[in-house]
Amino acid sequence: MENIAPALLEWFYRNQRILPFRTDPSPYHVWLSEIMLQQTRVSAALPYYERFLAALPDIPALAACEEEKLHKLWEGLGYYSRVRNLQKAARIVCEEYGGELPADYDALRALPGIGDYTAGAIASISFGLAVPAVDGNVLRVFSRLYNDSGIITEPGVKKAFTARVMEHQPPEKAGDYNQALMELGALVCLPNGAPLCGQCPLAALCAARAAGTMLELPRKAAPKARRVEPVTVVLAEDAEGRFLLQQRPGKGLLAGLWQPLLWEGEALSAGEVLARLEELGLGCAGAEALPEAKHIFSHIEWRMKGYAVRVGTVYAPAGCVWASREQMQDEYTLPGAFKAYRKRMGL
DNA sequence: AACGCGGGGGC
DNA sequence: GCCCCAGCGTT
Repeated sequence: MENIAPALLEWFYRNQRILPFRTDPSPYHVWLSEIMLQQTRVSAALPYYERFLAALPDIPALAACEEEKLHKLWEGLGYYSRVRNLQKAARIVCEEYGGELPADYDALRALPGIGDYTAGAIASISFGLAVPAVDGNVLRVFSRLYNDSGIITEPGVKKAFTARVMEHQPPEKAGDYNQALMELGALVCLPNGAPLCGQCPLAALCAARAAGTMLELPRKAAPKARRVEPVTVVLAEDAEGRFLLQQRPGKGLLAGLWQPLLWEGEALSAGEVLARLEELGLGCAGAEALPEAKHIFSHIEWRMKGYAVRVGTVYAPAGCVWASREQMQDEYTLPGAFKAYRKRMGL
């Protein structure tokens, strides 16, 4: 196939979005943006990006940040292990590389949270190295460009696509080329059967366009069914208007974040809730039923029954704290799953 | 190779 | 309300 880079780059220079991490593509900026943009749309990540950099302007500041503050900066973005790995890597960078990211693909790839894609993005965009950066956008573009029905989630297929990506990469413009492919996927070669082929600089070269198969590509493995889990949420308020929060375990779903009293896997009645509270030393007269709520994770669907109870002035049970509204705003990170109950807690 | 890990936008 | 968007670490 004819080399796509000339037409692609010309289109990119005319049509690329103005984004903060492009305006100042320092290694730290590109790194942070790439981690935030994993599984997250640009429009959703942008406000987080600005706030994060304002709080932690460089890698040493990130390395030194307290964990609770770090979670708070990520609150609502999801996949919280991303930010914990970001800090782990920042600490390694401070200890081993003097606080600056190494200009080396393999060294980047070895850092926590940096895989093939992110290592390639930093290496090519910030350091100008001629390496690939193949994300979902690029796989979609190439599946159509070559009319290739390989399952893009399979490692072998991804490897073969990466080889094709590199056949077209101009070594002296590696970063622009990689970004241009992703930008084309984000703006023109759209998923959901909605590609804007009329605006595509590669339309004349596109094999799927010629064959009329654009809407069937890319092909992916069938998604696994999501399991439904009943959950009981209890908003326990004390005499001072504080709410009882418990910290989640350090591993697994929403690790280390804070939540109202929660029973996962159980849909408890009001009477059962009162009995559970009694066992925790939180005696109260009655439980007010709140509207049911649903939260969908990629792999689990929570069906939440909510209750509100008032208890007197008592000590918080082990692993729990009484949190004021201000503390819930500034200190404790509550995951988005409890959005439906935030208002009831004064948030 | 399969699974765990959040949340938001389009329709 | 339902469908779709997907890198990285662990096992």
